[in-house]
Amino acid sequence: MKIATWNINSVRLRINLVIKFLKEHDIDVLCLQETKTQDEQFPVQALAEAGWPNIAIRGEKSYNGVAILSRLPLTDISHLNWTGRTDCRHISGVVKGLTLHNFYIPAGGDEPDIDKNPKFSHKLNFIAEMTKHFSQQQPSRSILVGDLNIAPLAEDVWSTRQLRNTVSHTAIERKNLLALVEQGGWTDSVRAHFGPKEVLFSWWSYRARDWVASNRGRRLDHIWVSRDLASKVEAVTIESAMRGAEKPSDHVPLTITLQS
DNA sequence: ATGGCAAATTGAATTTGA
Repeated sequence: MKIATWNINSVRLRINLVIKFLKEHDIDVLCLQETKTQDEQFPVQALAEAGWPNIAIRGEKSYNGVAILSRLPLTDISHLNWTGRTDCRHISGVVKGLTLHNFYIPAGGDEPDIDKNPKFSHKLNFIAEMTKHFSQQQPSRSILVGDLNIAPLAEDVWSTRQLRNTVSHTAIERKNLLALVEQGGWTDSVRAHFGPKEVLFSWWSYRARDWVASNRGRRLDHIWVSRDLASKVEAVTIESAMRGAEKPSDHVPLTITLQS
């Protein structure tokens, strides 16, 4: 089974790119973030006609929004409201006995100071709740994917020194995300696959004149598996070429192939 | 510490992203 995650930055704008990706990469399940679309406007018909009729969506106008698209039966669709908000940052479901958690963790604003910046405290509170949740319910037969908006390791950014005070790579975020992996019972399957030394990015800013030449990326998107699944991972890919598509998202898809 | 952009919404300017 091949599962992918992608922050699409508007699913309505990029539905044709999504369908092309699903077909060309033979994807069974795609988890999307930042769909930015109310449920009644989600392009379910185009996806069903393309061969992905099993869809779980949780969207709102303009911001956030997550979805799971599957060509296999998708059951047990559910969600949790993290930090007491209903802002469409999580959806879960079950495919072939595997529980999928799809997250869009808050970006956290500009200033990495919880006293001055409520968006940053929201982000840290969100991670703290996730850590508590998965510590109390250790996952099994589970996969957690999404735009987690943190690049935890030095090898996950173009310059760990220049980004040390930039939200997504501050010491507290890095430490807390690694604690969530550890205490939550997860394995970072992308890092495990490529090894500790390889520099890996999943996001490149729209602001660069030439994203390839400047290559100032960060690994903000993740695929984690519960530890019982770690030995079942057959392949992992980062589809960097998608950043070069016409009208691209600023994030690229990641995929994992699990023995089934 | 920032930013050369992009998207959605509302209707040229604002908010948000990271």
